[in-house]
Amino acid sequence: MMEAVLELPQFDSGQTPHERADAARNRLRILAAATELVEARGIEHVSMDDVARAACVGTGTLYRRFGDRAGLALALLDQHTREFQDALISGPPPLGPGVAAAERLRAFGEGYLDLVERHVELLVVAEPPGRIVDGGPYSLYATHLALLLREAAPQIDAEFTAQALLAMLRPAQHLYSRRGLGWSLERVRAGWCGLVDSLSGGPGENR
Amino acid sequence: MMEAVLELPQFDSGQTPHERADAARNRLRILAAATELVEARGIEHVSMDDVARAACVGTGTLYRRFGDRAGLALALLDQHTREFQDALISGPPPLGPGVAAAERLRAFGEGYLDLVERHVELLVVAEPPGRIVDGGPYSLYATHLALLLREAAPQIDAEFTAQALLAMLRPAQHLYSRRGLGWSLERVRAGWCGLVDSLSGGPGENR
DNA sequence: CATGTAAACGGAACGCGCTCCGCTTAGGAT
DNA sequence: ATCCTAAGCGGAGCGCGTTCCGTTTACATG
Repeated sequence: MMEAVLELPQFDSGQTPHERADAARNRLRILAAATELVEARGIEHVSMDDVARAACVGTGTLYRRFGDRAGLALALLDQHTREFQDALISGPPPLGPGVAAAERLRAFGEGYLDLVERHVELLVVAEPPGRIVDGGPYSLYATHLALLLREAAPQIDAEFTAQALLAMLRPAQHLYSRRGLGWSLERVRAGWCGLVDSLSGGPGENR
Repeated sequence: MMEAVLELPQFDSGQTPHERADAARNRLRILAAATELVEARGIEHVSMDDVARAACVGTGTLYRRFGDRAGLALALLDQHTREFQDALISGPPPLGPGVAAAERLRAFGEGYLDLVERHVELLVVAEPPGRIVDGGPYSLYATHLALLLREAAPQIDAEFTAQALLAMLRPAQHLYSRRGLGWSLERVRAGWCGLVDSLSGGPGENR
C-alpha cells in the first residue's frame, strides 16, 4: 500500500533532468494518501482537495505531479494495469504468446474484463470527460488486438476491429452493460467470446 | 431555428398536469437562445449561465426545464435525431424496412455516422460524464440493431453485438477515431461495413 | 372578481476541478 | 561554506455546473 508506483530508483540515465528529493517524497505521500482515501470511501467521494489535505501538500503540488484528476486515477491504477500488460506480452498462454490467435483473443477479453470489473470506478475517472486518452494503456491494447486479429481474421480491417472490440470494454460502456442493462459478467464474457469466435471463423475452425 | 422541440401542442391528454404558459414560453426562449449561441461559438464555449442570460431567465429555470447540461444538449439535438429515427422505422430502404438485414445494417452505420459527424460536439456533451444514458436515443438504436442482427447473424448474441457495434459509434469514441487516430470518415465507414458484413457472413452471401 | 395553491421563477451560494503566481528550497557550481 | 537558479511549493482565486430557497405568478375554483 506504500510502494505504489515508485517511478525511478534514483535518477534515470541523464534524459530527465533529475527528480528532486522533495518532489519524490511528495509524490509518494500523495499516492499513499490517495490510495487510503479511495479504499475507504471510493473515488467518487474523494475530492482533489481531500487528497491534498490528507497528503499535507498544496493543491498546486498535486496537479504538477499528476496533471489532473484523471492522471491521478491512472497513477493509482498503474500497478494493476502493468501486471496485466506484462502478462499479455510475456506471460504464460493463453494470455501470453504460445497459442492460436483466436484463443488469445478470448483470453484477452476475459482477463481484461476481470481487471475492469475490479476497478471500474477508478477506470471511469481515469477516462477524461468527453474524449478518450491517447497515450494511456489503450494504445497498447489496440496494437495487441490488431496483431491478433490480423492473424485470426485476415479478411477485415484489423485496426478498426480492434478499436470496435475495445470500445465494448471501455469502463463507461462496461458500467452500462452491467448496471444499466443489468447483464451478468458471465453474459458479457460469453458475448465477447462469441463475437471474437465469429470474427475468427467459428469456435473450432468450422463454419 | 425557432421551432426546435415544441413538446406538447397545448396539453397532453390528462396525464401531465398541464404546462403553464410562462413555462412554455421560457422553454422556447431557452432553446432559441441556446441554438443561437451554439451556432455562433460551438457548445464548448457556451456556459449554462450564458444561455440563461441570453434567454433572460434564471439559472434555476434552465435547470428545472432540462435537468442538466447534458439534457439541454439532448434537447438541441432532438430534431436531428428524430428525423433519423423516423427514417429508420418508416423511411425508404435501405435505411427503412424493405431490404435484407445485412444491407440495412450497413445503411444504419453510414447514416448514423453522418449524423455523428455533423453533431459530434453536441453529442459528446449530451453523454453524461462517465456513464452512458439509459433513456436516450441509444436504446432505440440498440433495439433496432439487435433486431437486424438476429436476422442477419443468428448464431451470435444479438443484443450484445448490438451494444458492441454501437459502442464504436459513440460520440467520444468516434472523436477518438477521427481526431485521435486521424482516420478518415471513409475508413470508418468502410470499417463498419466490413465488420457488419463479416458478422452476417460476407458481402454477398459467400464465404 | 377574489382567493388559494401548486408550479415556476431567479439568483445567491456551494463544491469542485484547475490555474496562477509570489515565495521557498534543493542541490550543483564555485 | 556560499551563492545562484531552476524546480518545487502552497493556497488564494476563478469558472462553471448544480442546488437551494424565499418570492412571484398562472390559473382553477367559487
